[in-house]
Amino acid sequence: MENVDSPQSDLQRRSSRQRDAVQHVIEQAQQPLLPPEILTLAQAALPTLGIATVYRNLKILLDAGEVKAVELPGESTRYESAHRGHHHHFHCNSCQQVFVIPGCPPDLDQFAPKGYKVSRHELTLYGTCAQCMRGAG
Amino acid sequence: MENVDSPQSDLQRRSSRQRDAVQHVIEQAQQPLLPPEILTLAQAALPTLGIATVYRNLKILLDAGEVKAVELPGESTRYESAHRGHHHHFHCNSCQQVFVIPGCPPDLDQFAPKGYKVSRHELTLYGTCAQCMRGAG
DNA sequence: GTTGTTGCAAATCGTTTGCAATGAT
DNA sequence: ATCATTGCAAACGATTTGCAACAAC
Repeated sequence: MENVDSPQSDLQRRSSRQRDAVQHVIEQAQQPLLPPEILTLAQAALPTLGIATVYRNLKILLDAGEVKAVELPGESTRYESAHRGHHHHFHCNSCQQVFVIPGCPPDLDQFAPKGYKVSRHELTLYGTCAQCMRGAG
Repeated sequence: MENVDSPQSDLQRRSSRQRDAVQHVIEQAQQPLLPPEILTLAQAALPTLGIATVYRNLKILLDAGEVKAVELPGESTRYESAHRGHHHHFHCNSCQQVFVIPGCPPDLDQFAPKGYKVSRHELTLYGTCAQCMRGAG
């Protein structure tokens, strides 16, 4: 059960073009990205970049609090910048795109049962985006 | 891209001990269950039951609206009864258990941007459950 | 020079599928 | 008798890992 390869907190970090490229791609993106999308985008700068390195650095950046994981039912994990302020997501059932909803409904955390301590929450809305509503999707 | 094995709507359904067992286990459970958990529990009644059959019947039951999928970040999909009324989930970071939170905060759907039509939403709270807060976890 | 990092390929995990046998209608 | 369903094993897609070469310090 030892995780030999994953980042260990007592490990010294060194800078690398690959990690910088992954982070840069995520910072630039307007929506959460899938690992293969990150790979493709980052390969523009580093053609030899491999998918394993993308995953390794995603884990490191996640660990470092630089990126956040976005999970949507039935889909693989996407990644987004952690420096965008608190927000939630809207998943369009028609075009499958994921949109950012800025802000947050109030009092979500008070909704937990008594005695439960809430440290974070996640809210996802599903439906049809404005563009698809107009018939474009 | 044809999905030969998955349930097709124009297929006649027959009853089976296996499907009944899977559904029964889910109805009895107090929390959403993982497929291997469902397998183990159902094997009490049907020792030869295989994991593939569990997945097949989960898909059928999902399709029939009998069960619902519950997705939690970083974990594989759990399944719960669809006959429990609308609710949300609390994931304990300490004991890793998933708890049901009855009810729903108001106005979540109004939170979507103008022009977006919301058909459903999902809210998950993360933190420490009451039991783990008391030091049991 | 030490040791974190990479790229590749092989391994792993959860899930799905092909197929011949079985069971419900 | 039909044809949906099963169990098994093989296949699959996403993610992780071992390892030798490489690069940052």
